[in-house]
Amino acid sequence: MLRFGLCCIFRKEPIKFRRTTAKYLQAFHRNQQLKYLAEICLHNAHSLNKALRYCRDHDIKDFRINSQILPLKTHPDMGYSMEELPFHDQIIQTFKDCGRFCRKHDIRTTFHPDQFILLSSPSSEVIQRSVADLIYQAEVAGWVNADVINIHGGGAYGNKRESLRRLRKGIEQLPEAVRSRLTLENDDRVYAPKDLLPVCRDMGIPLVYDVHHHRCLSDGSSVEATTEMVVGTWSREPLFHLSSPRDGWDSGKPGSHHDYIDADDFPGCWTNLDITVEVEAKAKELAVFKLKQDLIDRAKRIN
DNA sequence: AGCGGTCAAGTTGAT
DNA sequence: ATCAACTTGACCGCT
Repeated sequence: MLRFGLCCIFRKEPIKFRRTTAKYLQAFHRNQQLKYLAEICLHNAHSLNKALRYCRDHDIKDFRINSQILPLKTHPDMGYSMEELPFHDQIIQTFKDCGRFCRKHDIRTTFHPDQFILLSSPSSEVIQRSVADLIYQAEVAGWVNADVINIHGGGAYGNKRESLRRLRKGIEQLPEAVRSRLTLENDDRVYAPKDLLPVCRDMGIPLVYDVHHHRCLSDGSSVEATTEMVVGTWSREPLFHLSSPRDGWDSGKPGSHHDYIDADDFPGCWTNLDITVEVEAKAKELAVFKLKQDLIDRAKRIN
């Protein structure tokens, strides 16, 4: 069975996650900063709860959690530990409620730290900050029962092989809470599936296959062959990403995401797999509904 | 109420 | 050498 996933936010449904900036917080005293941050964290925990209920009610069985759900958690100036936050017990309990809810209703949750989280950087400071952020996300992942923390390979820094070697070293130093959830994803600029598969195989790290990225940055392998190789890196349900280009394949930047998914972009070889497909489309939950319906319609036409 | 400027982080590649 | 793009909304603050 295919499990479709929604990424982080909603287009129509009024469920919002709050954020703040370090610049805004600068003006406050530390205890005021912590109070403001705690309010946002609790709000976001409640929003996650609502988001998961929405998913259950609408048969969406996977939800990607925004990595800023605890905003500025590891920021050099504004960062904080949970113990520092007022009513942190309540915040953590609310996240744990989310975890119980997901277990009960078989909803998968994932994290996707953003582009600044890099384990292949030549800068040890960058790696250190990245590891700290991964540890924070693993902490939340533990509460909510998320089984994936998915990152990209990062930059090439002029030498891909050397960078991949640093990536391996970076992975080796991760604590178990991160490593047991860590996945690598092929990107659309530097690292194609073929670059990452050896790392994944050697280190027991699953590969998240983004077929749109693969179409942007080919490595000579077909979608079918790559799908098969990628499935082999998973000892649990594989996770794939899908999106459609906003301005078609021939525009200057095919990497931009469309509001919806063109059902023709859904690989036929995925149809009968037991996989999670996270839908990366700007119309969010509406795009998930439309894709499911379009695939049903397509199947009817073929039969 | 509406709107414009702004936002932690790193790297690449266009100019 | 510089700076936008990546992706992208949500927030503050001003009108």
